[in-house]
This record gives sequence, structure tokens and C-alpha cells, in this order.
Amino acid sequence: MSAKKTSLKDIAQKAGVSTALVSYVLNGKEKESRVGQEIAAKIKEIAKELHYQPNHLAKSLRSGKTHTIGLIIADISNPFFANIARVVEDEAKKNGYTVIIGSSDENPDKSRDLLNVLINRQVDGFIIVSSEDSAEQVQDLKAKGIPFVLLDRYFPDIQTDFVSTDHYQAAYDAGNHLVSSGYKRIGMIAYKSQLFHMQERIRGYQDALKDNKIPFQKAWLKKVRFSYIESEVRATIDELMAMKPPIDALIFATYGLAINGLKYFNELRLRVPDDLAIVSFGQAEVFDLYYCPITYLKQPIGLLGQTAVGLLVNKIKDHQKGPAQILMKAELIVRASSKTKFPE
Amino acid sequence: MSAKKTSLKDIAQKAGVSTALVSYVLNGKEKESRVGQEIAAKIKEIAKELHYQPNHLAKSLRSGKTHTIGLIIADISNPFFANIARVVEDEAKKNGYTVIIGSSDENPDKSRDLLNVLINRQVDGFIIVSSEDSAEQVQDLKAKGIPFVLLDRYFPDIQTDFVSTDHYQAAYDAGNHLVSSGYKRIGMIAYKSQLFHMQERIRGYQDALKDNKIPFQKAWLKKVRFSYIESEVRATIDELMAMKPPIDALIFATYGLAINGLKYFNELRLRVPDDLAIVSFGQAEVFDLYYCPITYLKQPIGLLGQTAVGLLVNKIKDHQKGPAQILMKAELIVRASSKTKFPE
DNA sequence: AATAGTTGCTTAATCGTTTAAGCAGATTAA
DNA sequence: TTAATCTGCTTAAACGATTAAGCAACTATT
Repeated sequence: MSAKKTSLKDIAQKAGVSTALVSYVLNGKEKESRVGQEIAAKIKEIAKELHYQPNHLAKSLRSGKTHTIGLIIADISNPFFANIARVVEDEAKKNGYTVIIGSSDENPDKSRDLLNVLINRQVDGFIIVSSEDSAEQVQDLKAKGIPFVLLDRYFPDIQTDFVSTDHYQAAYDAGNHLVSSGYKRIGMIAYKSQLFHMQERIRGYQDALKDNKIPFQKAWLKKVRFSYIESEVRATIDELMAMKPPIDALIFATYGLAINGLKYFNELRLRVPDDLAIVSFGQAEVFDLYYCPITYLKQPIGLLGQTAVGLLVNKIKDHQKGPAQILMKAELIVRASSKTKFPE
Repeated sequence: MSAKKTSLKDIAQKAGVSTALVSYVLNGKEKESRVGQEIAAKIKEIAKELHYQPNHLAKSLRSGKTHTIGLIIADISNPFFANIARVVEDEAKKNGYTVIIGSSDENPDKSRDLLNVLINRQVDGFIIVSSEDSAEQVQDLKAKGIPFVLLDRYFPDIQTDFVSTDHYQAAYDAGNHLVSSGYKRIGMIAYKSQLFHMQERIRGYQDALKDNKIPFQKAWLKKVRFSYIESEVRATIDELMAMKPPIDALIFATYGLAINGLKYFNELRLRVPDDLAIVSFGQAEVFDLYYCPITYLKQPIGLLGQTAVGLLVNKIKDHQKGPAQILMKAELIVRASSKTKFPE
């Protein structure tokens, strides 16, 4: 059976000293606490011999720090977020933190729930990919003085730390690229959402058209609801292709939209890029494997995650510091799905 | 700033009683502990008023239970495992447990590391998707008396609880299906691995051929190393197609292998299923989106995860109970990639 | 009236750490 | 010589909960 865990007391007893001394030595405070060299060495040896592992619970209870980070992501089945999770976990570990991941599934109730559970578990701070209608939750965290960093999505009206892609610029680049590749009637399918990053993607797309002297047509921009993604993506594609003339290029504002759209293209036997050029946000194996590889916006996942952890750890360690707000550039990876159009 | 958390003491003070009484009331032990009705009501009210939330650390330190489960998966970037993680998380929450996820990335060192970190964090038990060379770690857990359940992969030589797909049967079904669809020269690309589930997949494939009176050819079975997956998948496909005659159908033993294989097919301009029929393990959007939807083995992810959590929670709660060993059936989802072969 | 039993509460130990404070004895300074 | 300082250790409180044990003050029993 499990040989009972060794505690400070066990070591203290075996060494014939008090637990205080053992604690000092094992925390490297020998100097400040004026511990004798001999006994220090002895303590260390005994600790090793007994395979001493400190009890995190006790430590945390005493110190108020758990060395645990709560990561709340919007949707773990999205590979972008799954990869974010992996990066955050790795980086946190390097900094001596453990991560507890929760997926809010784009649902504010679930998100609040998770937040509460994790606050209750005394996490030292949060990294959050916010979901719809969660601005209030962010305000709450702020009010409670709990350290957190927003990742990928942020609220322009709330002063917070955040690390995000420049969604506006990314969408602008996408639109611009399609125009320079000869496309003239460029649509976008986005989510119906108040979230700022979505607004920015839409704005970037519109500005790209404008700056290229292509008058934006309202019917080119479609917004679908997250919960009805499958049916609504189909319906909007039908609409976009039924226009006279139909669009000749389409930007998907997220990975999920692209998946549903591409599936429907296959059903319709629409050919990419001849019938319709494509650029998409998100990144995944799918984009490589599609019969016509998809041009996409590559977000700097590794850097995003690492920076967020770095920021958070700093915030946890010394409370001062003004808010850090970091925008990173997405890289447009050009593939066959947006190849230069053969003049009509 | 953060209104200091309320503790039992605060409530006790405000109610003018001892913390013991408060504890009894708030844990529903009013009856056993003979607490007066009036004071009980008062305590409850004050607790609500002060938004009392018990401190998990203190509770855990005292009770030795953290209500936390460690989930160690082999590779979080694999959507199969990502989904497992989601299911486990949800189910655990329903049972009042929090999950800490770690990805071992198929690396035994990382796996041991994770195990240690989480043991140290006093998780109550583990759900583990074992990686290569981790049998010893499983033995250790057993020896230490820490409750755990193996998920999806298990060791036939070690008596443990596990919940797994019947990998043998799944592979057998795949092979059988290809034969009945008219394919005669059926290859398999698998991992070079000691892990039992991989052995079983290989055995199932071989037995399917045998039972259908197709003599198995050694050159049809290729094993690649996880760390060199990209180059080795390409090399083995070259070999398989260079045979005289080449194979006419191929089973991918995992999702990762399929991704790499399909990518290479695109490069080679091999057509599925005309040049080569495909069945794959794993499941993902990719299989829907490929120009020719891929026949795959659908593992009962939800049930696997839920059962594992259920088993573990039971084990944690009452230590006795003999090992539960559960095998579930994968469903073969037939798509165009394995459609009946036009007679040669 | 004496005893036993019940009711309603408190006390204090405990889980495993950390750390301020204090106490001898040795050394140095004046 | 006496005080001040240094050295090496111990004591004990604290973090926030749980819970066995005990103590009054009643009520019921004989």
C-alpha cells in the first residue's frame, strides 16, 4: 500500500530539530535564517532519503497562492483554441504553474459557472477567451481584483490587459489580397455577435473594399447565429450564389464557418476557386487537405499563448503595473483557393 | 478592491457562536449534531448574506480529498483526444469534480512529469490515455494505491480498470468491409508501437484478411515512427504504390497517419477511391471535407469518457470493488472512400 | 430526590506549512 | 567587566476548515 507521505514533521523528528528549521532549509532560506551548515546538510539529506514532496495544499492555504492558472476558452473543439490550450499549458509549466482548462462553449452562463468554480479553487489568475455577453463577468473580475489577461478577444470599453491578434488588419489583408488577385465581388460570412473581434473583422473587410474603390454591397455581408450555424451557413451561401451576379470570392470569419461552408460547397459541387475564391480565418489540417488548399490567416498561436502567460504571471507576482495591451499580426498564408483570377 | 473572503469565523462571529456550529449547519449535519433550529436558520441566513464560499484548500487539507481528477491524454492536438477531454470535463463537473488536463505528447518522460505534478497537487485520481513505455508508471500508481482508470489504451499484462474501444474488432470490421466491397490487396499503415491497442488494430486487420481467405502479405503492413510521421508516411506510401501490383485499399491506424497520408495523396494526384480505397481510425471534420468523404471508425467518445469518469468516481468513493474492464464497439461509418469496387 | 438521558452549545486538536518572535550561549566591542 | 551583537535554534500562531470530546442546563425516569 501507499507508504504514507512524508511531511516536514517526519524530517524534523528524524533530524532531531524543529519543523521550522526544516522549512527554512528546504526553502533555501538558510542564510537569512541563520541555519547551521551541518544541520542544513543533514536535513537536506534526510529529505531526499524520505522522498519528501511538500504538500501544495498546505503551502497554498498558508500563502494564499496556489500556483494555478484558470484558462477559460470559448470552444475547445475548435482546433485553434485547442492549440492555444496546449501552448498555455506548456508555458505555464515552465513558469511553475498548473493550468485548469474550462470550455465555455460560447455560453455566458457556462462561462460564469467556470469562473466561479475556479475562483473557489483559488486559482491565482485567469487567461480568458471571452464569450458573448461576458463583459459583465470581466468587470466583476476587475472589481474583485483578481488578476487576468484576455486572450484573442477583448472589450474596447473595458480597460484590461489583453493579448490579441489584430483582427481588423487581418481581415483587411484578406480583402485586399482578394482584390489584388482580381476578385471584384467579395462576400463575407461572419457570426452575429457583439464581440469586438468579430466587429473588427467585419470592419477590416469593409475597409479593404472601400480602399480599393469597390463599393461594398450590404447583401455581401452575412451574419449567422452560432447555435444555428449549419442551417444558416447553407442559407446564406444559397443567397450569395443566387445574386445576379453572384459573388466571386468569400471570406469566412471563423474556422467553424469555413468548415460548414466548405462542406456545403462539396454538396453543391461548387468549385474552389473557379466558382468561388476563399480566404478563411482559423487554421487546421482541413485547410491543407481540401482538394484546393485554402488561403488562411495564420494567427501567432505560440506567441499569443506565451505572452498571455508571461503577462499574467507578472501580474500575479507584483500587483502594480499598468495594463498591457498587445496586438499581434496575423500572417496571410496564400494558397490555391485565392489564386489570381483569370480575367472574365 | 476585493472584499476579503468570508470564512467560517466571520459567520461565527456575526452569529455569536463557535465555528464548529457553523460548520455543522453549513454541511447539513444539523440533525446529527443537535443544532438548535433557530440558530441554524440564523447561521444559514448570515452565510448567504456574506456570500460565504468554503475554502477548498482548507477542506482538502483536512479531508485529504481535493475533488480533482487528473486527466492525462496522449496528444491534445488530436481531435479525438480533445473531444475526450471535453466529455471528461463535463462529466466530472456533473459529479462535482474539477479536471486538470495534461498532454503527454506520446512521451513517457512528459507523462511521468505530469503524473508527479498532479500527484503532488493531490488529485484524487487519474484518467489516463497511456503513452508508449508508460507501463511502469501505471504499475507505480497501482503500487501507491492511487485510484485511476485507463482510457482507450490499456495493458493486457496489468490488472487495471479500463474503458476502451475494442480495437481488434474495429480493425477487423474495417478489413472485412473492404474485402466485401471488392478490394483484394489491402494495406495498413500503423505506428511502430508496443502499445496494445496498436497491436490489436494490426491483429484485427490481419485476421480480417485471413478469415476472408486473402493471404496477408508482409509488405502490406507498414509501421512508422510517431516522431518521423511525415517523412515515413510518405516513404511507405511510395513503397505500397510501387508494388506490382500495388495495393488497392489502405487502412490508416490513426487519425494522424490519415492526415499525413491524405496530404501526400493530393500531392501524388492519387484519386480516392479509384486509385486507392481508404478506411481510417479517428474522426474529424477532415473526413467529411475531403473531396471524397472518408470511411472511418467512430469510437463512442461520449460513452467512453462518461464511463471512465463514473468508474473513477466510484473507485475514489469506496475503495473496494474489483477491477472493471469495459470494451466498447466502434461503429464503421461507410462513406465514398471505400465504395464498392468496380470489377477490374 | 437522585440518576439518567437529552439538548445545545463550546473547546481544542488536526491537516502540513510558513514565519515572526524569542531565547540561550558564544563572541566582540568599549 | 559589562553591554551589545551574533549565532543557532525553538516556540507558537496562523491559514480555514472538520470533528471528537466535553460541559452545562434541562427534562424525564424511578
